Amino acid sequence: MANQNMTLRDLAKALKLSTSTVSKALRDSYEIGEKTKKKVTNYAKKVGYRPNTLAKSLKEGKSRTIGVVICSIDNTFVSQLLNGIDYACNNRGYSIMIMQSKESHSQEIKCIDLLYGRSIDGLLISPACETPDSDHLTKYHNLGLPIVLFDRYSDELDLPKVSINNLEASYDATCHLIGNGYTKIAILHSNTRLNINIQRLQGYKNALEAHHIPINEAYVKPCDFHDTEILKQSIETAVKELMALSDPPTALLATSDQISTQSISIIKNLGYRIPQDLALVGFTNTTLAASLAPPLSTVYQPAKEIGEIAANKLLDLIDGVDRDDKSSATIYLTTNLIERASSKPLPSASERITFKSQNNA
Amino acid sequence: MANQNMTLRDLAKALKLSTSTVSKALRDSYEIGEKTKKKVTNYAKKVGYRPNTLAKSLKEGKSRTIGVVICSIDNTFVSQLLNGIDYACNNRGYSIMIMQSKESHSQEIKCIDLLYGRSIDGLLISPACETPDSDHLTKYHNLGLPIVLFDRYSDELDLPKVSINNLEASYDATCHLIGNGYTKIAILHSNTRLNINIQRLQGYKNALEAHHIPINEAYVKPCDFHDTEILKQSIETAVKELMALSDPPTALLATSDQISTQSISIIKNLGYRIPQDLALVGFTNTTLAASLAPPLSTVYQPAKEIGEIAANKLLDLIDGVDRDDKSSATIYLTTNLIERASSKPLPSASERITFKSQNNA
DNA sequence: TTGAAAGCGTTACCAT
DNA sequence: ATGGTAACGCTTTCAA
Repeated sequence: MANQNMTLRDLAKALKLSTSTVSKALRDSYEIGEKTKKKVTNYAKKVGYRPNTLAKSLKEGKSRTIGVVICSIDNTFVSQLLNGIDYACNNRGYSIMIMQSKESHSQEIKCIDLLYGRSIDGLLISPACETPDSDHLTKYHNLGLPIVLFDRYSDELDLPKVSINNLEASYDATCHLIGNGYTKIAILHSNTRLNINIQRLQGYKNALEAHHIPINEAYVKPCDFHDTEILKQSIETAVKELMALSDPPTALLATSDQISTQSISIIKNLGYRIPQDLALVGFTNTTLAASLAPPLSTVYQPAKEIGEIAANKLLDLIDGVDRDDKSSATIYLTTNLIERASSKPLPSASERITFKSQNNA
Repeated sequence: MANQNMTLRDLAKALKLSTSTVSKALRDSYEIGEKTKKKVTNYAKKVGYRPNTLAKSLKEGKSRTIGVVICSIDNTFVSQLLNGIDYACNNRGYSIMIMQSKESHSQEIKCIDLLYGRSIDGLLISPACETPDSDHLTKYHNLGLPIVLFDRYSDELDLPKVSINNLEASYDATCHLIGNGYTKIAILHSNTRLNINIQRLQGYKNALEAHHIPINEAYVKPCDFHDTEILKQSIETAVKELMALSDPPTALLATSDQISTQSISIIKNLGYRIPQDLALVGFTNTTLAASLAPPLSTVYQPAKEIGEIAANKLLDLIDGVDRDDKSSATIYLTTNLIERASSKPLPSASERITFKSQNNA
């Protein structure tokens, strides 16, 4: 540890004052005279005194550090979330300690244990896909740890959440496809019990129903999120199975950043053209969406804002500015559907063909 | 702060032992009898005792936390570096505290000050582009803080560095373009004094020289890195200026992740076709490179490995396993040139046209 | 206005 | 084998 410098005691000794006087002087206490303050602060600056945050935290029972648990740092969307969290925390004098659950429930528990042991003042978490229950979060919340969930969450948990309006987002994306003439729409979703997934699935189904399109369960494909390689495999299998159906879909909704960015190359490698053979709308924030071949229609999520709002909510809870630590404090942001060539309107000719083949099935 | 639980003293009281005995028992000291150890550990587990890391750090003078300063977390390449750092640190029981310099030198200094105040055991830093000198790093190094630079570095600094062989990487990329028939090759580089940039520029020039192609300074364009918007602007201006030359380039080397991913859409928006009007090779790690239009030829850097090696080097320094804290401990990894359509061989026909127009100029 | 002393939770030295 | 005590560097009563 590097901070082996000047301590308050050293300053006091050099200035022939007591440590308490020096401490108070540096903190600009009303108890200390102006000239003493001047003398102390000047000398402190001169010798480059730096308070030991560890000692301060131990004494005050406040570390001014929050823990952040995310699935993986190595992900465009997540890094934008983190950017927002970092921004809010910096502004309010807090530091962050980031840990990755790598989508594993046991790993997630380890992360929280470790962070809690490091005396974090609060926890910001986007749970692992694998999460079977929320007992671990409840346990720490009962221990008095302020917790805010962001992006992903589970409804069983009565804690503040910051996310997007998932149902609406996938409803709109599906309607966009329908509006462009597609009726045979499949969905690639993640195999998780998290609300984020359940609601995106529901939004898709609601949109179909609203347009009197029957839901074809063969078009609903869960993808395994445990690991990038497994995910790729499972997307590939899903697409193959979809296209092998007697009545294959003509459009696809990919409901996460990872699924979206991976599926574009998988679909092309399998020899299908986007959007001619399979139109595609994804959930992704990559700035490269417009440069892809074809440019990808996306549901854009205000990632930085989600992170920022979640962090501010947590800090409000910690600082006692805000007392609502129930899910009633939940905030849902709106997404932005960006229409590009990957889901362009079906030419009326091919639209007719589509309907014909549907009748044949 | 949440860790307001059981303390050693509480355990001692309950077990009618002294705090020192309990402390030693939990740490499996040889001084303590087996049955006492059993009794203590069992009771500690039963009541869910969790040691206070803050107190431990204060006492031991070791926080088992390292600081990481990067330009921006919100960047594919950087997040891969961080993933490697995190991996290494987890394996060795260290936590990381990440701060963003946002390419600002003064911000970078603030980050290090704050981290140092938080008693980090060591610092991993990839300096801001703006960095005019390394006085701040030298200062902390002299204070006894172990420091390792990764990705970016400056040669004036006698500290261990982990990066790629920048000269070779851009030499190879340029040779690849030359091999594919391009001779009028421009370069978009970052406006920084960092070695990473100087060497990439040098590699480009060396490659041209090795092939007896004269260096055209009008083809060498620095881009302003201060901010994403400014960067976009400066890339656009650079491309416009290049293409407005009486003898415009036919190929372009983009020497950073950000320049590469941004320039592809800028070039297309300006109405130039890649590679017909302007071939492109970039430095980027995005998994989307192959899905771009056209698929982008890239210099791929082993980002996770860079982070991992840098972190391990720093931890070796901290743990005293390794004593070489000079730049002699520097490691340069090799990159991987992935050839795709954005730099595909010039058809011999157009190659002849190119040479003709060159003669006309 | 200033200072002495206790205490945050831990470890380590030195007795016993 | 076990326990008392000081110390890490800071803040905070409470006296003076």
